[in-house]
Amino acid sequence: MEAAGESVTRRQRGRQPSPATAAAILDATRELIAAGGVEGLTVENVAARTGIAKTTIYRRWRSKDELALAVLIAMVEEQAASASDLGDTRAELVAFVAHAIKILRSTLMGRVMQGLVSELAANPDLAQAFRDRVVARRVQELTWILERGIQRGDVRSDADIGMANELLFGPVYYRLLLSGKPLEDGLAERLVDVFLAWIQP
Amino acid sequence: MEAAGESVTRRQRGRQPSPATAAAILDATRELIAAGGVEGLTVENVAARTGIAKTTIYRRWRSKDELALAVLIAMVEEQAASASDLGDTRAELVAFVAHAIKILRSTLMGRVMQGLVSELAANPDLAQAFRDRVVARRVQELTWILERGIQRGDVRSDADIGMANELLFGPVYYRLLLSGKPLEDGLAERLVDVFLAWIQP
Amino acid sequence: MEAAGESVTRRQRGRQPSPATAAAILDATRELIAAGGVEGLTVENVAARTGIAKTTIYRRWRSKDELALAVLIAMVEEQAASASDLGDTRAELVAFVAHAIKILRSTLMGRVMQGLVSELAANPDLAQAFRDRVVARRVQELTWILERGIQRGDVRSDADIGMANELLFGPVYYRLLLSGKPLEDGLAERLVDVFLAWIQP
Amino acid sequence: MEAAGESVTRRQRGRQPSPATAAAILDATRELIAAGGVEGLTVENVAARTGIAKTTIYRRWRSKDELALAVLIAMVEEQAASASDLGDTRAELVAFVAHAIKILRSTLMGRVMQGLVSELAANPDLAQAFRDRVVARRVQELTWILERGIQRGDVRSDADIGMANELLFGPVYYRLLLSGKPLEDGLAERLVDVFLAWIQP
DNA sequence: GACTAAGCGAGACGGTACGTCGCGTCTTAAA
DNA sequence: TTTAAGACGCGACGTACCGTCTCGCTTAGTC
Repeated sequence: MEAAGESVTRRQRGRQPSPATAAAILDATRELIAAGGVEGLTVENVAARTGIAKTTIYRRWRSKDELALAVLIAMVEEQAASASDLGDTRAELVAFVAHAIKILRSTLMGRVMQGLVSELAANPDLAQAFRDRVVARRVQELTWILERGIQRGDVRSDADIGMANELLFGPVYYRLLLSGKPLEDGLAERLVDVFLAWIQP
Repeated sequence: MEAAGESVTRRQRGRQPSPATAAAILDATRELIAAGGVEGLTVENVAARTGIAKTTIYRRWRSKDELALAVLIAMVEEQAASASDLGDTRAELVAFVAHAIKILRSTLMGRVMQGLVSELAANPDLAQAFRDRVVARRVQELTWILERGIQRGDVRSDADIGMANELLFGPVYYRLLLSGKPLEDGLAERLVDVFLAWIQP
Repeated sequence: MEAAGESVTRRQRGRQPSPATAAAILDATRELIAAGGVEGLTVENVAARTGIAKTTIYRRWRSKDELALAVLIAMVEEQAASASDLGDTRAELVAFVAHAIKILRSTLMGRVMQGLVSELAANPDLAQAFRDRVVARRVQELTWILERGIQRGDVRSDADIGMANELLFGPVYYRLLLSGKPLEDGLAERLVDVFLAWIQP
Repeated sequence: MEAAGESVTRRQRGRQPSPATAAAILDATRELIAAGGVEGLTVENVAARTGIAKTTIYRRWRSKDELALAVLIAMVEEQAASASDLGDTRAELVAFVAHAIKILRSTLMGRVMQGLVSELAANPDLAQAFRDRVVARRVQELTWILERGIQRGDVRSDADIGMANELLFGPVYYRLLLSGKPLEDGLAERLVDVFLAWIQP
């Protein structure tokens, strides 16, 4: 009776950690990072704003930075969209880039990225996680798109796939982080055109 | 022509601020930012390391952030290199990009940029100064190069000069700030090649 | 009788303020005031000397002055001695004054008084507390002694009780604070003799 | 030849120190001490309020405390009144005490005394100066009055002159510094009466 | 009348302490 | 056993005054 399907784990005693708590913490963190970067994020504020005790926060994340990282990962995880085969390489690339731009522009993702980027350089763990979960994933998607393109004959077979990510997203982040120019609608198409001009057969 | 009265400014009384003091502060600041980003920079440490009183630092810069801004401006000012006419657009572009890359890689400039970029988003004043003094200046240089290229016939006359900066430097900063890929030697040439493929006649 | 509900106060949660901490702070404060007056008292030093964090001190007392006040109150509270009925008014008065003198001379009380007296004039809260807890208490004691004396016939029934305090203690504090003359042994007796010469029947 | 009249001091060269400057500094100091004790006195404020440079102040007084002392001395010097022979010891004593009370009550003298008294205990130089210039002078005046009284037969020849000062002024300062009771009009007479009850033949 | 002195204003400078904010750890009582 | 509450040690913040140190200007006596 008792255990039966409880998989292996033996029954927990005492009060159970609430999932709602974690969510509330991450939400507040996201908002605070968006409002003032990692510097504007304070555990004290997260606690005050959510009514959750500081202790509880530290029980789940070792430090402020780990908390910030968790937020970044969570946001990327949410957004993750796989590029489907549209039969046209240009259309696929534009859709891919445009989707990323839209996320950066219309959600807190942009603000969070701005707030965390300096942390990336200072914190190797966070940097590693970012590369594995965000950069590598994006490179993978692009690889698939371009391989399909090569098979279709849309793309030169000796195209330097490795630079695709930098050429398509470098300018996007340059605007977001440095020049401050707006991420306007046509940007994705223009970037894809430049890139295709280079790798077309 | 010059505003004559401007130079008449009435004589200063009192002890003059020592230029050596300012320089020492900026040096120490630069090193601390490079070592640990803006978060790793503390006025207390700058004071300790230079032997200059904290009050003296605050007398010149209102806050830690203003101090960081000053460092960024100073570094850019130092580096400012004008692209000379080499008779060949490709060569000029490569030289221009390669120079920037070299600075980022071989001086503290790269570390400082990493450390300050989050601050740019949080601090409009700093952002404005950065755009005026760094971005705009670079755009201007590129414009001159490309205009020479058009006159020579190296560059299509309807080339979108506005994107040059983003296409050439976006990937560079993407590596520096996000992907962590090294700024290797051939990078400048490859970027210029992509760009030229797009704007060649 | 007692406000029943008063004691029901809902149980405290969280770590309780340590009484040892408060005691250590007050001790160090007392010593520092004795050594150099309120000017010689620095929260920084109290922290260093006790190993208690500055923040902890400020959590309990809003400012250096409040801390000093707490010390004064604590010292008076400790010393509070009630004059018992000795059957002889002169003996009671001498005992009362001599006790006060001894405290001023042999404990830090004298130094603390010297250090705080200027603060009394500048800080109405402190002044009020001092009058309520020190002056008023002493006046009360004297009143009891003199009333017993009147009943015994030692003291004229129309004696001006109100001046007793000033006549007996004024000279004591004049020495302590202004003339610097030592608070020698026979002083209490001489003062009581002058006073009695005035109020004896 | 040379020295001869060392006191004739050889002629001063250069710009002469302005007496108005010193006066302005002392005035501002007096006001600031009255307003907030020695703690409320800042050289910075004296400079700001008078328009006189900090340097100039420090050229005349070595430190804040010396400045405060100077103010006290100056006030006492101004007030110094010699008790004239009125033919009646009681009248002379009352006049003497009442004059002191009036000064304390109606000028800044009272506030300055309150502000400086803690400094007396912490600063031996200031204490010495205070005793020599204020206490001793007052004791001297009282001695003269009482000697005249003895000659007239108003005062017992074995009167303890040494305590006169403490008995007459102790209560006054007790009110000013500790109890805060007002220095009312009849006080001088009552104190003198108590004192005379003790030393009358 | 030119040549020295100070005196004086302004204000940079090295210090010390202030009182505050946030970190991450800890203890306690309630759920 | 988790949680809310909150005391605690710590490190840095930015501010207020201290007393010292240049500066350049002003004012007087002396040569």
